[in-house]
Parts: sequence; C-alpha cells; structure tokens
Amino acid sequence: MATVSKVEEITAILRTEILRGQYRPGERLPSERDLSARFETNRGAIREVVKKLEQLGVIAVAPGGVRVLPLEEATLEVLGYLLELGEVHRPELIGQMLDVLGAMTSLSIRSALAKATDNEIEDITLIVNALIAAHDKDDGAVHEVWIQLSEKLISIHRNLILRLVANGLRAQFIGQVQTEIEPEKIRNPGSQHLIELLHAIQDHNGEAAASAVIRHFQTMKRELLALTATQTPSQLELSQNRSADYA
Amino acid sequence: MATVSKVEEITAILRTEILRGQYRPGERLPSERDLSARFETNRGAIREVVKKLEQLGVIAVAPGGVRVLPLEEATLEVLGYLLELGEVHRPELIGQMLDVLGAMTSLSIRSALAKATDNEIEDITLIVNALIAAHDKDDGAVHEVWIQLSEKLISIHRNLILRLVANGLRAQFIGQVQTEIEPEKIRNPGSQHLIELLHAIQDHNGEAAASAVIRHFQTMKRELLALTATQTPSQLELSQNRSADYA
DNA sequence: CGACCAATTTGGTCTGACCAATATGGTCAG
DNA sequence: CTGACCATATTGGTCAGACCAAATTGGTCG
Repeated sequence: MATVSKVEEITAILRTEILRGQYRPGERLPSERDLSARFETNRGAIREVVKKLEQLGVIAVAPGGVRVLPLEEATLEVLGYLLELGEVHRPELIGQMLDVLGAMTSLSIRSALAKATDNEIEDITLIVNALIAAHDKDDGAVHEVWIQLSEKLISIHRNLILRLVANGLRAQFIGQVQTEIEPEKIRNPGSQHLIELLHAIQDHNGEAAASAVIRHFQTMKRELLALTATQTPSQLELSQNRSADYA
Repeated sequence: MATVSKVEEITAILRTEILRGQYRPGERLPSERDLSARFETNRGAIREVVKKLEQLGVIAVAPGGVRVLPLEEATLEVLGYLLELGEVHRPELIGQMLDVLGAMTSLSIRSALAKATDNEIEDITLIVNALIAAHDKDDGAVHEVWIQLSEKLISIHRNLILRLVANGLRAQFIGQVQTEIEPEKIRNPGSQHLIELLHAIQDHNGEAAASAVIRHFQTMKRELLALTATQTPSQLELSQNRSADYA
C-alpha cells in the first residue's frame, strides 16, 4: 500500500532500523547523499525525513554528520513504534504502561475531586457506575468507558500537562494494546476496587479515590502478567538485547 | 544571533504564531509558496519546517493545505515553548507540573522499592539523606539531588515509559522553572515528609513511601502558589484567552 | 609521537520545474 | 433560488542539480 508519501515510507524504514539498534547510539548515519542514493530519491526528501526523525528525538543532526541518539533521549512517540516492532518485551512494556496510567488516573481523580461541583460529582458517579457494569459484564465497552471517565476528569481539573501526557500515551497504545489484549478476555479483574472508588467519590475523598484507582490498576497488571506468563513465550528471545540498554 | 539554522529560525517563528493562537485550530496555514516568499527563502526550507511542526503535533499537512491542530493534540514538547511564551499562566502550569511530577515520582519510588536489593536501598537512603540536608540548608543543590534520586529510581525499576515521560517533562521545564523559581528562594517546604519517606524506604514500605512523596509535592505546590499569589500579577491578563480552550 | 594543515565530506541553502490530488468558483439543471 | 456538477487554479509531493560553510579526515611536518 503506497497511499502514504515517499517521505513517510522512508521515515518508517529508517526509524525502524534505528529503533532496532542497527546503529549504535552516537554512531553516524549514512550521509544524506548516500541515503538519497539508497532510497532512489532526491536529497530534499531525505532532508524532510531527517527533520522528522530529529523531532522524534532519535537522531541529532549537525554539520559533519547525523548521529543516532540513545533511546532514553527520544520522545514519548517512539513507544508506539517500539511496540509495533516487538522490539521490547510487550507484556513487560504493557505492565509499565498500566503502572503509569494508574499513577496518572490516580492524580486525575484526586485533582478532579478537589475541584468538582456537586453536578460534576454526579457525572463522575454515573460513569464509574457504567464502568462497574461494563467490568461485570466483561464486554468490550470497558475501554471506552475508561476513556470517557478520563476525559471527564480532565475537563474538571483542567491540567494541561496531564492531558498531553495522557493523550500521548493513549495515542501510542491504541490499536496496539486494545486490539491485542481485548480479545484475550482478561479474566475479570473484579470490581472491588471500583466500588471502593465509587464510595470515595461520593464522600468527596480524593485520597481514598486515588488509592482505589492505584490498587485497581495494580490488580489489572497482576492479572495481565499472570495471563501472558502462561502463553506466547515466543517473542521473548528477540527483545532482550535492547532492553538491557535501559540501565 | 544567527548561530541557528534558518530552518530553526522559521520553525520558531511559525511555532510561536501557532501557539499564540494566531491561527484557529482547523484553519489553513499559508501555502508553502507563500511562506517561502514571506520568509525570503526557498520552498525546500519551508517544507523542512513544516515537517518538524507536523512531528510536533501542532499542524497536519495534506495535499490541499496545511491545517492547524488544536493544542490538545500536540505532543509534550510544546510545553516548554508555551512556558517560554508566557502564553499560559505560569504559576498554574508549574503547579500542574508539580502534580504530575509528584505522581510520577510516587510511582517511581513504589516500583523501585518493589524491586530494590539491599544495596540499592542503601543507595536510595543516602540520596534521600542528601536531599533532606539540601532542603534544610536551603541551597541550590535540591534540584540536582532530586534528579539524582529520580535517575537512581529509574535505574532500579527500569520502567522505560516512566523514563521517557520524566525526561520529556524535565527537558521542557529545565531552564524555565529552575532558573526562575530557584532564585525566589521558595520558603523551605520543610523536610517532614522527606523524613517519613526515609523511614518508609528503610521499612521497604512502597506504599508509605509513595504517599510521603505525594504529600511532599503537594506541600511544595502549596508553598509555590502561596508565594506567587503575592507577586507578579502582571502576566495574568495575557493568558486567559487561551487557557479557556482546555475544556 | 603529536600538532598542524589541506582536501574531502557533510549538512545548509538555493533555484526552478513537473505531477497528482485537492480546493475553488462558476455553470447549469432542477 | 438551490443543489449537483465540472473545469481551473492552487496546493502539497517529488525531482534534479548546484554552491557555500563548517566539520571531518588523513596526511605531513616538526
């Protein structure tokens, strides 16, 4: 499918090579002229590719040569690509994702409760009830309701940073995690912590709500890891080379 | 100072205009040809600029025209630029920043304690002790020690996502917050919560440590907001137009 | 062996052109 | 007057080749 532009194609190829570790951090990329020869295109297109990769945080471009940056200096946007490549241990990364999402959601509920009007408390309560129902029915609506709750909370506390981080994480993992985990039918993690969350919300108790959210995400993570531990040990061997770099 | 390339210059100008809201979301940017005429340069340079802004998440480029995206769809990297512009209410944004950093650090300490060896507990203890000392002396070392602690924790739990988010946030705010807040000599927020943190670490109690960290950041935020409320009401009027968009 | 210098390589900029997809504005039928 | 339709101008996508300044490289000389 060549519905994407040539620049996008080449960007994807080079990005993949870099994220796969075919160039060590600090190493020089082939010159723009060499790259344009390799991809049978002109230098202008290559320069656009390079600018995009620079903004992605995977390379640094300077007179004398383009150099590859260590993965730790990249931006959040590389996460989706890493997942796509299977270049990191997926269950582990998804576990990390749940940790971070839990911390973010916990903060979100605490901040929202600190500012919420009675009407907004009512709105939140409704969504959490829907969440509990979705959990109990174990259908595919859980994900959508979570997003709904997340956006409601953000609209209350109006923390721009939290919104950008959440957007970024969601964008990276949507289509990756959702389409893959959902069909597995994670064993119902139970709505116990969600019920605690509901009570905390009705009590306007931000700390209790934050705590309940964290415990809920911890439970989900445990369930997920337990599930993946018993299956698909296939992808493991591909990824351990690079995960050692995160030290 | 023209030590930066022309592309960087133009990128900065256009980025500023977009973030300032001179183009409404969805509106079309001038064509590449018009832009190259305006900036007295060639189209190639403009295309590189456009690619960078696209990767920044502030514009979407397609045949027929380049369109401006709403701020909510941008990446984390816009935060630094927003701060630089004074286009958002700084104390408020810094407060949000402390909230998010607190949640991240809280998760970091919890995850680290869950994995740490005795040696690593020892290392963390030393750093937290240094942190308490720095707080009590009220010197400029506090910031550096926090970074040191943060990196130590990340090296233990090895959560790549957490690292990328933390890196991104730090990169956006360094030179912005640090150089501006530090000289103000925030009134010593007290090391009470840090001492609680120390005890929690020695008890290997991740939850207590996480809680202490959150409370410490909340205290810092309170101190900061109290400080800024009594001064510099000068920048307020500039920013309220745009902060209304975050709903 | 180290410092220095010249040639090469590299990114930065520029020009002008053609193509395909989109947007635009006018026309015409209802 | 309104709507669908179509030709045209505009826009991004791609291309080729060229010159400059700075960095790299490799050789030379002290």
